[in-house]
Amino acid sequence: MPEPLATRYDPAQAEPRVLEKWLAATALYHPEPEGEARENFSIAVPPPNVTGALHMGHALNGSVQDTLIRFHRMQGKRTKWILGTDHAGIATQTQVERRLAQEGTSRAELGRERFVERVWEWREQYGSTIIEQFKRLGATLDYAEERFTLDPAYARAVLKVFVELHERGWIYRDHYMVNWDPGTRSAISELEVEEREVEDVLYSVDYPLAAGQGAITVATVRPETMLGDSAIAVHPDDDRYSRLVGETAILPLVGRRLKIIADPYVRPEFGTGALKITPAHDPNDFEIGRSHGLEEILVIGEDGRMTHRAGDYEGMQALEARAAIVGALDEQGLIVAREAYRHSVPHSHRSGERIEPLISLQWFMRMDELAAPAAEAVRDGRVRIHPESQRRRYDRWLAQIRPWCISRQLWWGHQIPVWYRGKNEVHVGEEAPRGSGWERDPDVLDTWFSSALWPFATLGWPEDTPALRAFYPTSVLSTAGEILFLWVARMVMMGLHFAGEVPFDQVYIHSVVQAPDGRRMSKSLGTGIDPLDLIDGGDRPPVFGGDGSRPPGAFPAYGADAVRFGMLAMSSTQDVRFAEDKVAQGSALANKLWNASRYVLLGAAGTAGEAGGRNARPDPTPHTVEDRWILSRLERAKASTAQAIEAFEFHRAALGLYDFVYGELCDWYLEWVKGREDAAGMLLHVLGETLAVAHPVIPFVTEAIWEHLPGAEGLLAMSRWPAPAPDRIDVAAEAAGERAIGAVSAVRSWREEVGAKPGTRLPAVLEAGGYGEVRDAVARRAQLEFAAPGTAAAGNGRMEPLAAIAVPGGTIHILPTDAVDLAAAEHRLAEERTRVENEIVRAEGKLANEGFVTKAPAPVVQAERDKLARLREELESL
RNA sequence: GGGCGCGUAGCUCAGCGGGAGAGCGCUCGCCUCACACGCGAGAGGUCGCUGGUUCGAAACCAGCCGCGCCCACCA
Repeated sequence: MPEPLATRYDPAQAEPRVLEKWLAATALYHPEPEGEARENFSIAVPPPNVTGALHMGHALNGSVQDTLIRFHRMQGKRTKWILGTDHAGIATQTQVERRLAQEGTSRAELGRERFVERVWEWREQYGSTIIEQFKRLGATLDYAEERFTLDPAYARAVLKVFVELHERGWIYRDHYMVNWDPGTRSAISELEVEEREVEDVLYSVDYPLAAGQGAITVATVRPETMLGDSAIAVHPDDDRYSRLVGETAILPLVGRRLKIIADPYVRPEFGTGALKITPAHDPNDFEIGRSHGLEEILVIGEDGRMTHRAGDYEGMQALEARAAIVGALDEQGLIVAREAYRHSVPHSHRSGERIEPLISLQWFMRMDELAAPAAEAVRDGRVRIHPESQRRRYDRWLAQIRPWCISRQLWWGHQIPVWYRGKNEVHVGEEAPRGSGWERDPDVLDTWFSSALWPFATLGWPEDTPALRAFYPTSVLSTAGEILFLWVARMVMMGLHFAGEVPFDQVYIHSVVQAPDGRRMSKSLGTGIDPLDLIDGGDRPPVFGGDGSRPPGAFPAYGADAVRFGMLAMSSTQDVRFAEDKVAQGSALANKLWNASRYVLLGAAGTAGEAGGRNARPDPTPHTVEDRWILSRLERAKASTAQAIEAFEFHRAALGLYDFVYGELCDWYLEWVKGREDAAGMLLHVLGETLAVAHPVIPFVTEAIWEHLPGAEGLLAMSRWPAPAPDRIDVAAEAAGERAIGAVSAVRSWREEVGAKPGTRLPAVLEAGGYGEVRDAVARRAQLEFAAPGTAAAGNGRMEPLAAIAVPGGTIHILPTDAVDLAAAEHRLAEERTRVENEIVRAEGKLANEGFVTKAPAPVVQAERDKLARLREELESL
């Protein structure tokens, strides 16, 4: 350890230095592509958006993945964490367009080619930010190989997949109802749509009947779409209207004749029970229209303005048209009712604008054939999804899958590999067609189309590369639940179909981290927390915590270990609130470990010749029962940590480490060992293994300590996880340790109440079984001076003890001394008696219960009997 | 409208059939030779409500009340 020794661990100082060492060791994170995928361990990182910045979700997921990667690396596996970024079509294009607007220009002005160049420049400038931030977290991604979803090799894979699916007839072009996002001026998939509650007006409008008097009244919240009406529908069983089915109504303002048809979709009880049918602008009407062969009249265009089919209203924004139409209808007295109507309406997840459903010529992909094997792969366990609840979501979605609209009216992305010449010639291929006059389809593919190939396209597919053989299928995919369908399910489909195997053996869906008050973390709400502010210190969000109890100002520089620990400790099988406490707990753990190590390395190991020589983790040679106790406890900590990580129970891994380091290693073992001459080897062993076990969770501090272990070579990150040593489990030693801890705690509690000064040693007699080897340990930690047994035996009389303290297995008698407040001691003793008496009553009651004795399992009954016997003895000695 | 889940100490959460736990906060005492971002000792809980199952329920079942999330094309 460097001199002078810092008594406080300072992550801000240590972490950058340790990181540099890791990054310099290419072999740490960049494996040679050797061996078989199933003997190696690999994770493909969910590719962040090129221009994105690290947020809380990344911090959690990065911690999870790096913990898995480090753990398996230390298990001796060849380990690869595939790194890369996503071009993120709409998101990136929108950002750059905003920038262009600031510069007073636009993408239209630049033209496609210049615009795409600008995006590439943008990416050069901002693309690596998030990768640097991942490094700061300590994430050992394969920085030597960075992929991008628009790399030439990746693009080839995308085009190949498109062409092949097209050949199969699964990709096709069609006029079909799409979710049109007027904000981004593009079709989007249903997964990019979110429902929002909206206050609308429900208008009831009279459509006059063509024959004779009267009208049929329909209800609508979007009067402007009436210009595209091509029928009116009623329920077939609706007696009110049965005589009108087959008749004709006249569309107001337009004069078009609308047939009145019967369709079971219509709900008679809603509104007037008559529904206007606008096949081009409503998904339901579209279905009805197709089944009745109705005309599809597009009155709202992709620019959000009324088309020439809207007659007088052509060129108006849809909402302007609505106002105009309502006005016109009012003039004719055709609006017979209007009522406030609250309902949920689809909005674009991207632009936030209200979706305009319309019929459009787009590319689609049918999913049925791919969905079935993807469902099967999960059903038969080739892909295991954690937690279980997410698996049910996956199943349900695949069971009702629909065609996927894969074309986007954007410029940034994989341009669709289809060329047209004249009216009738179409060429679909990875290469442009020969000859002149061909024009390429201007649309690009949905970003998720290319993301779906991520686990194998990053490894060189379609070539049969060594990397593909070594790391595909990947071992684990860890991601957010919101992209289970958008991304995960589609990777399974594409992986099975094109790479011939599932893309990953296990899927872990991590929690969503909410703001401390339970709201979404978001910039606009002021509830977002930047993980880097937690690591290096920085601004707390203006809105932090709902109860106002959190301090304002800035976060201290907790360090990456603390943030990792905190994220893991918070993680759960469901969404969680951000709790700064957990991060602080992580930093406390790092500091604790640092200081425990200082003690071991400066004190014990420095002086004793026994210390491990060239081996940083010497085999332990236990001398005492405490030694055997800590070895046993360490063994259990090792096993439960490994188990927790493998079971994706990260909170157990993190908090379990904390409990071991605090509650066993530091609070008890280090204290017991103080003053011993022969413990250096033990201490080094225990420290060495503890560092290794904790390393996947808190890699920085453990690596920083490792640097100072005598005999430590290379990086802890590249060393082996300590092999399981089940023979070190020692139940007897554990029982002895537990007794000792119980006794010391009982005495301390008693001392506190009778006002015995902490520094004073009290004369005492230990009358309890099973303390043979831990007698001295108890005396030391409880500040007692044990006299020979029998000194205060009951009835002995010569030295009447002034107090008796119940401890596991017996009693400790305190001999007369003036260091104790006698009255307090008397009081305490009385309290103690009452407590024991009450417990005896409870136990007796239970054992007197016929039902309990006959029906409860024998061991439980026996345990109760033993307990009663113990309590009676205890009362006796008090 | 369907599905999933949650309501345990002031706060954030663990426990998920044998007499309630952690971290933080709070109170008291300690500069004990690794750590005062520390150590020790405490206070604090009809485990949402009501019924049921059971010898025994915070845990299992049902209903109710409150709160989330996901899915869903009803004008």
